[in-house]
Amino acid sequence: METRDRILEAALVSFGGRGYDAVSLDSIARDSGIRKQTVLYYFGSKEALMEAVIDRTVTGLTAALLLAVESSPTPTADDGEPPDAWAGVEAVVRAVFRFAVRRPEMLGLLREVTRLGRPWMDRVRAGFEPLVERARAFLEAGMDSGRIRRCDPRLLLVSTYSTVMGVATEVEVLRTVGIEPTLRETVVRRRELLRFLRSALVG
Amino acid sequence: METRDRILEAALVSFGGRGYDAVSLDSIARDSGIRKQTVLYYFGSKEALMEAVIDRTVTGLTAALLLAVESSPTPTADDGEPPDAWAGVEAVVRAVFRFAVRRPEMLGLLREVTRLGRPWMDRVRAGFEPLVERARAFLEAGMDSGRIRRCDPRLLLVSTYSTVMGVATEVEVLRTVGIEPTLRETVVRRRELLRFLRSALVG
DNA sequence: GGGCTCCTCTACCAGATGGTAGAGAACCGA
DNA sequence: TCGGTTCTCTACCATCTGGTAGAGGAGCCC
Repeated sequence: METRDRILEAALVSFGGRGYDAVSLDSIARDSGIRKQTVLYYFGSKEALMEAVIDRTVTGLTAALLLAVESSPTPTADDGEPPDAWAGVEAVVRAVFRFAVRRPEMLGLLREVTRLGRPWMDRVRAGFEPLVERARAFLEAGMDSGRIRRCDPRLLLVSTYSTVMGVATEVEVLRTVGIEPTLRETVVRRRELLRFLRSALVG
Repeated sequence: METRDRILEAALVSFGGRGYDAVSLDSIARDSGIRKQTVLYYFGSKEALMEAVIDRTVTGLTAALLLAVESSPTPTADDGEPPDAWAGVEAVVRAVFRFAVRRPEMLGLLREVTRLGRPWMDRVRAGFEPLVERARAFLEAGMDSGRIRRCDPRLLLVSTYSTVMGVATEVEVLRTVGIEPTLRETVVRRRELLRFLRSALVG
């Protein structure tokens, strides 16, 4: 089991950081301290390895984001109070930034898969489907209770996703405007992003 | 000259659409109706070809965006009136969407380069530098005149860039929330994006 | 015609890539 | 001790990659 995990970890870092095409099985094996053929013993092909990496990442991300939403100080709709939509958004953004700092490869892999498209994107879609549906319903409820500006919830979701992913992961774009991605800078970035989103959603 | 242009065009479409690593010189040559060695006659190496494609794209994009800003119905600061910051943003967003519809490869290439990072990203940075500086100053002026919410203009620029690029180009993300990228849908998308940005910036 | 440059071609190469075949070691329960 | 499973290895292969060498044709100036 241990070898298998080491391979998965090395593959995640490589695929997420440098992209599927730029990474060879040999380099993944080297990073794992084994030979290529051992990689192929556990995962029959490079594609199968990619699938396993995707599944792992999707599982990890959805679990963390759902947990963030669950444990956010949002009162449920049961007690009469409309849920504080903004608290939920903030909790998710914080969770995403935690990934950006601690496991940037996972967000990088997500980006890579949206770039590669089908058929891998289908796996991501299937895994994220409940999360997406929940987010959409969440935004819609916020609109009904007047806490979120009314608009097409699907497009609002895409806009928000793009903004968060961009600010959290687009290192080269940040550098272009003169921002180096240090930890301290990241905290500022998150705060500013939250203000940006707040006026975009609530305004 | 004509052959050279055909090569550049095919390379732009391939690099921007499928990514640098996924494209071979042979496939570019095939798309151009010539042999690989002719490609290498005009551009000494794959890297040199990529550089030429990047330069061309950066030139085209900056020219179009600057033109959009210039010809937007923004009164200059000369006549005493503070410039209408929002009109400028809207003009740029419309220009970007025009690219997303007519030359999606160019935006794809931009994305690809931000992914690949250095040393290619340096070329993009150098080409975009005046545009970026101008945009930053533009936002700052808008904040001074109270038309744009005050905050770090660099981060505001990154947030806006990410949102626009995401909504305009992330086809797979759109599909995930159930939006097929038809022309009609794109118009709706642009309108909703503009509303999103307006409340984010002005709010 | 002779030499020149410009362009496109065929032929080839060294290296890397994903993947196959199969040997050998370690461990297992019987 | 034996046979089988699990795991990692060496050796090899077909294919594709970016790139080199150099031939040959078309035009063009002298």
